[in-house]
Amino acid sequence: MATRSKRAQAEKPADKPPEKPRYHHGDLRQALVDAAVELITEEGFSALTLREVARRAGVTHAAPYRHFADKEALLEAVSQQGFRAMAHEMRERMARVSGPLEQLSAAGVAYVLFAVRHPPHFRVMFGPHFTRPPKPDAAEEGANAFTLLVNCIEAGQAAGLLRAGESRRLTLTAWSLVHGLASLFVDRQLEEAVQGVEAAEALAVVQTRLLMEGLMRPEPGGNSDSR
Amino acid sequence: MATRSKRAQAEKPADKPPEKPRYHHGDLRQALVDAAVELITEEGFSALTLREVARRAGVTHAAPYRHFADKEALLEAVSQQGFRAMAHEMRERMARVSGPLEQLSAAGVAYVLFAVRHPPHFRVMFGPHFTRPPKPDAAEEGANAFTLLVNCIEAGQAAGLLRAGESRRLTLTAWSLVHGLASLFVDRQLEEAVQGVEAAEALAVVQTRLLMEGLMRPEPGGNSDSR
DNA sequence: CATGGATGTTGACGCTGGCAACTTCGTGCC
DNA sequence: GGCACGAAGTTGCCAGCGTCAACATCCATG
Repeated sequence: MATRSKRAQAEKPADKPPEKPRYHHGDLRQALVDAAVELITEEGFSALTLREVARRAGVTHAAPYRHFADKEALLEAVSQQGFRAMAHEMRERMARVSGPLEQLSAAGVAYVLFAVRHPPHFRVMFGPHFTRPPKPDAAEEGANAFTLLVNCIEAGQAAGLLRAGESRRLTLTAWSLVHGLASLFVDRQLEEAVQGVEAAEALAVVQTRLLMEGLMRPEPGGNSDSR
Repeated sequence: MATRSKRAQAEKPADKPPEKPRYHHGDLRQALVDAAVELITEEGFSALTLREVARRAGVTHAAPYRHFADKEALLEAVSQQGFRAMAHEMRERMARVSGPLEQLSAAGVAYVLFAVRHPPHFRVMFGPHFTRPPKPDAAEEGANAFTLLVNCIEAGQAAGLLRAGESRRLTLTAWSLVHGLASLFVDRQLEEAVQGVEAAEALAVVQTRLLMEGLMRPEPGGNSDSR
């Protein structure tokens, strides 16, 4: 995972005081993003300080401004990487199963699991930390995960497995369910009931299955009005 | 000799009857909470400053410390009032209908509507702004809304309208759905599709109805495992 | 090997959260 | 009625933060 080395190989023998005063950092931009995520994980959002981030990256307090216009721009980078990683994990898990319903379920579970495993990313992605509107490329990343869900739903409808009707309505149901579950995990509302990633995964599986049954082709018993 | 003068007429139309004869300011504590909510609404979280809050309340920068130990304590008050108001609105809307399913739906719609109408409260209640664990009385307020949902679900099960089984599982489904929908609204993920409180309400109604159908007793056929 | 642009540093400014010492004022007690 | 006590609000201070401007250093390119 080492990026360009050049400076990374500094010490081989193990006796000297650790670090050479390297002037140019190999990949400071990414180091700052990582340090920010780490800092949020360890100390919470209120401790997220551009100066502390710089400190952890081993540079002085103004160095980040060579890579980010301001503190918010750093968070934008965190958010964008988060959206990309989430879409990646969803696609990865979807690729392990086949059939629209299985894939929809896999996407939902991956969505929840991403939040459980990367709470800082999830919070930055959806939290109240931005004052500027999202940049267009970031918005595109964000729409990516949503599109995955829409595609699953529409495939399910085309296969006659899911209720017909406006696909966006069903998609919103599915999205709300997984987003709500993810948010509740991240916001520590379920801590007493569920602990650990495995328990969270099991819960996500159960819930998405329940969702699937709810979204499936309605039973042949005349019931409610619609709309 | 006007007893309480000098300050009362200067600032705001404090037309309330003397609730509690506060010493200097009429009720600075509540004024600070209101100013904080107002400030978050207008300028966002990053602009939430104890000093600006004090400024808006017409006092100096250290006055808030007579009522709140620190900035986080002010947010705790916002959160607690939010939980209380949300539970109140849920009960109010539930009281207008009868029957477990109707009440469950009403509770869910009220949950979403509270978030749509009071985004700052919702964000403080569930957001990443606290470093300390919630105080016990605040946690109790939080558990209140949850209990409302549980009661509806269990009543619905008792009446044979909802699937049997662990009520907590169904409750989590319902909670996730409404919490997710509320979060998506508050986090501006649905802005392009839905605008205005009425549209949000209509969407919440449709979604909770869909939820209801999903949670209702399925056709009698062998299915799921248990935990 | 000179040079220019990118990268990192130093120093400064105004603002913030929080503390301590001081002042003002209402209330309970005599 | 008057007085002392303590709560509510003020003033002043400090370290730390975000941000900018000026300066220093390094690397690639010619």
